[in-house]
Amino acid sequence: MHVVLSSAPGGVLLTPVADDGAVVPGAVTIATHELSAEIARREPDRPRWVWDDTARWYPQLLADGVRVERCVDLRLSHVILRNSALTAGSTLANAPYGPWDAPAVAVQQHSGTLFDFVDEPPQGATADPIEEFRLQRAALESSASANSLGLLLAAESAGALIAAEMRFAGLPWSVQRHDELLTGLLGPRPRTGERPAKLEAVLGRVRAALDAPELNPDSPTDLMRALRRVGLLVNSTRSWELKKIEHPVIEPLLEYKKLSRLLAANGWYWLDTWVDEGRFRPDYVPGGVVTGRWATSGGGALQLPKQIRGAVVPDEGWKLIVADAAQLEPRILTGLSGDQKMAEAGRGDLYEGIVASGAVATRAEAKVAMLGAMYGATSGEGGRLMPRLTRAFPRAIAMVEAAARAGERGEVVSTRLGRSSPRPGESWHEAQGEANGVQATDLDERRALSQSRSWGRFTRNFIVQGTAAEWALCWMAGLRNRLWAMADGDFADRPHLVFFLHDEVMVHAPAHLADRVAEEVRAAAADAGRLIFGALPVGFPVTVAIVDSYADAK
DNA sequence: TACCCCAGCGCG
DNA sequence: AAAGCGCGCTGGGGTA
Repeated sequence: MHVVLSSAPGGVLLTPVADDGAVVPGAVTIATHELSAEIARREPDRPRWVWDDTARWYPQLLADGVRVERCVDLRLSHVILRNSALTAGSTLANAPYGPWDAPAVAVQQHSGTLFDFVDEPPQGATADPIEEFRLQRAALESSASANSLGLLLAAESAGALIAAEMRFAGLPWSVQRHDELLTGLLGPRPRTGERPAKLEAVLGRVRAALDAPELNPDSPTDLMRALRRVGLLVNSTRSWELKKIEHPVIEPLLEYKKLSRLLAANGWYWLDTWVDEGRFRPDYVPGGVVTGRWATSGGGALQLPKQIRGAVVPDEGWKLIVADAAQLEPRILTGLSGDQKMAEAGRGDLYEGIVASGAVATRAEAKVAMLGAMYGATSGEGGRLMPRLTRAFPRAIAMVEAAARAGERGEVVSTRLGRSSPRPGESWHEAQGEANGVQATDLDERRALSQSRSWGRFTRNFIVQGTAAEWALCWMAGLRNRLWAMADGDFADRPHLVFFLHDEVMVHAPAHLADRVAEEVRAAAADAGRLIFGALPVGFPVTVAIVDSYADAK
């Protein structure tokens, strides 16, 4: 049974609907302040709550101590159905753009008011969630791959629940450990506007080596000018380019860049802004990337540098269980293509397996070659190794090559479960058109070819990255339910997810449950593989570490 | 003052 | 080791 939540005069309307979206008698209006209790009361019936946007409804429920098992996030589902090649003929996909195509609402920060958006829905006023749900079910029903797409919508919605729960729980963060790490690397916290002592010292060495006492090291133009003045003819000030040079300034300059980056991105200011009462609460954005990956806004949660991961520590008597899907994307490609030889190579360490197949000589080569295949390397080591990979694993490589060719023609490609790539924009088509015109110049043709190839690299990667994102969502959704079933009590008293990074998850759990959590993590990974690829012989091994600090994982 | 873009670098 | 996918964030430097 589905129950649709919608704003109504005097509160929130709860409307039961059937699987096809038809309204079932029994709709009631619940006063806003009684909504959480009402949902908690009905939750044992395992309804699937249907709402416009999880980020609007769920944080308040969690704050009231209510965890729900299932939902339909209409906005996220709409985006998938609007763009999927599998529902291209549906009414939904052909309707004019409307409120359901609007971007996500910002997560309410610390607004104390209860469901305060209910009285003033910003753009959702004209959007009837019941009608939208009916359109979505019709689109799904009309699709030839309703099962896959349905799984994708369920996984996407579960991801939205998880994102809200992870923000609610927060990533356990030790302000003291973070401060110690910063102090060790940079020196004690300085007054605002001043550089920490160690940063200032290394900057002094840079200025001396360049004989430029006024140098602003944070200005690329200023820095480049100073480098050229001492005869270093660089084209940029990027670290990897500077590393190739031998000069007394290089070592302190690279050191300065490393430290100033840490200070700017994850220093004391970041700590003050983002960590509160021992928890880091980033704003996760499910579906924030076209491929289906999550994004974040604020706090840079998906870029936590290794330098400061030591500040992530569990509560007293608790553990962190950090799990990483080993070589996820190559394994996804194996599943997508059904390449038996690659599946065999992936029985253990996939890259060692590729070496054992005779395709390349070393593990490092295998890794670079696989990355090249999935990203579309044309030159360098990756490009050089491609032909050998193609000979060894023709089916897998044919899969990504086909996706690349489709993209080069401006066509749409889709993931395993049916998320489709966007179409190239107007300027892309203009460039292609100009190259085909009678007056086309060499430059026109080169530009068109370059853009065509570039879009091909995007679609090539899209099917792999997007399907990997689907696998990760299924992994997490399954794990979420397994963790909930492991213990009793409130959400935060049970083992729960606290972090997610594309192919890596972190669970915060009471120490005595840590070993069992590790088992559930592995089992959920196996489930996800079967859900998406059925009986295919591709495995998804995960490395699991039970640790007292994120820095101790892998 | 507000905004935009770029260069650079962190993560997968 | 350096060229190939997807992001977010910062400070500099320009424009309105």
